[in-house]
Amino acid sequence: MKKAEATRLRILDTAARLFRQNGYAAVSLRGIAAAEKMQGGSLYYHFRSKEEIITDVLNIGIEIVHRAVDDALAALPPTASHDTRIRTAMEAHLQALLEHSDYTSANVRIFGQVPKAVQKANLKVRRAYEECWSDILAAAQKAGAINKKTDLHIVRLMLIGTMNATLEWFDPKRGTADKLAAQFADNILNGILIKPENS
Amino acid sequence: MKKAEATRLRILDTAARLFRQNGYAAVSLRGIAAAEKMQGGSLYYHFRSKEEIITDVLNIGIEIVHRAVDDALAALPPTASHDTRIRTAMEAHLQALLEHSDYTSANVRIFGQVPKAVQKANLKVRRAYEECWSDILAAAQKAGAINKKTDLHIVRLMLIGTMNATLEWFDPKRGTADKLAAQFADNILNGILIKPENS
DNA sequence: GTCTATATGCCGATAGAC
DNA sequence: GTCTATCGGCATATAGAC
Repeated sequence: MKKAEATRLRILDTAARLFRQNGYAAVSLRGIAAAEKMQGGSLYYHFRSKEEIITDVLNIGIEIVHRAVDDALAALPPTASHDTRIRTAMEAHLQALLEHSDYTSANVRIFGQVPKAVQKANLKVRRAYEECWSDILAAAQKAGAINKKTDLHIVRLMLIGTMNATLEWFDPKRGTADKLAAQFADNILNGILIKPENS
Repeated sequence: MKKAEATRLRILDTAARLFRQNGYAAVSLRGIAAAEKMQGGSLYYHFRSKEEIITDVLNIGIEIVHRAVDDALAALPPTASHDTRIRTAMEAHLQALLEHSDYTSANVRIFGQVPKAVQKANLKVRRAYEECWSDILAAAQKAGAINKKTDLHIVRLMLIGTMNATLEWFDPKRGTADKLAAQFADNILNGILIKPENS
């Protein structure tokens, strides 16, 4: 790998971390450069603008979580139940979001803060990831594991929304992403209320 | 009401709307003032600083949704089931968030972007609202509607998190907050998967 | 109460030396 | 590749006229 390419990646790593921690507008190019012991102007050798940096960070963030979910599903035996498949996907998503990727967490936290044009540039990879979840849920419904009348569009938005919201309160000192994923899956797959018996 | 007090409230209304739409750092005092057809400097007659404005907006945002939930629960007959109580609270929360209050939605969107001292100033009202939900869930568990082994702390975080996440995609042209609340309640209270029969 | 004018500072971006 | 120096712009906040 050439030096310029390695430097570019280090800048993106730092940018992802800072954007995640402080939001989009609050992070300056001078701040990113200082964290890399460079001067602000030097960044322009690697990037055209702040928007180019955040566009890369947002796209990488989705690609990382998408690949994590794909890989986790591919590692399952073909005989795995739909319950297991959904649980596995939730575990992979929460691991990426909470333990592995500043890029993914930066995406979740600041997508709503970036300029419209930057949001638009992120839509393609976002839609591909959403489709990954739609496929998981559609297969489960087709196999009879989910009620035919359930609106899968809403379920997908609920699942991803509830997982992403953990970013606001998750504390690694109080538990792992895996444990959290299992609790979330128990609650949302089986329901919170005790069902009246069909006696 | 005196003129100064009315003006102060109008400024807060405008600030809540702009913060909700654009995030904290991206909204300038000049921008808030311009929307009220004033000059930037004039705001300092009503507020000491930008931080004082956002502190008020955040606190009012929680107070509005808290009161909405309290009022909705108080309007129920004492005989209402725990299922109904939880559904009613979810409906009130989503109505406030999605249809009524720029203050509440501003709080959800930008709490993570404001200075630490401002976050701290919002914790008291936030904790009071969280306790409202903890009470609803604890009563349901005590009455046997929720499994004794279920971790209510996680359930509360899931419920509020999944509702607040709707802010990122809810489109009033495609449905009402009430309809959404009913779908969310169906999914999370009863579960998504079809249970194997205890045959 | 709201205005104008301004102090002070950080922002994104560019130009050109090395 | 990274530096220094700088441009023009906008930010929060203040001072004082009206």
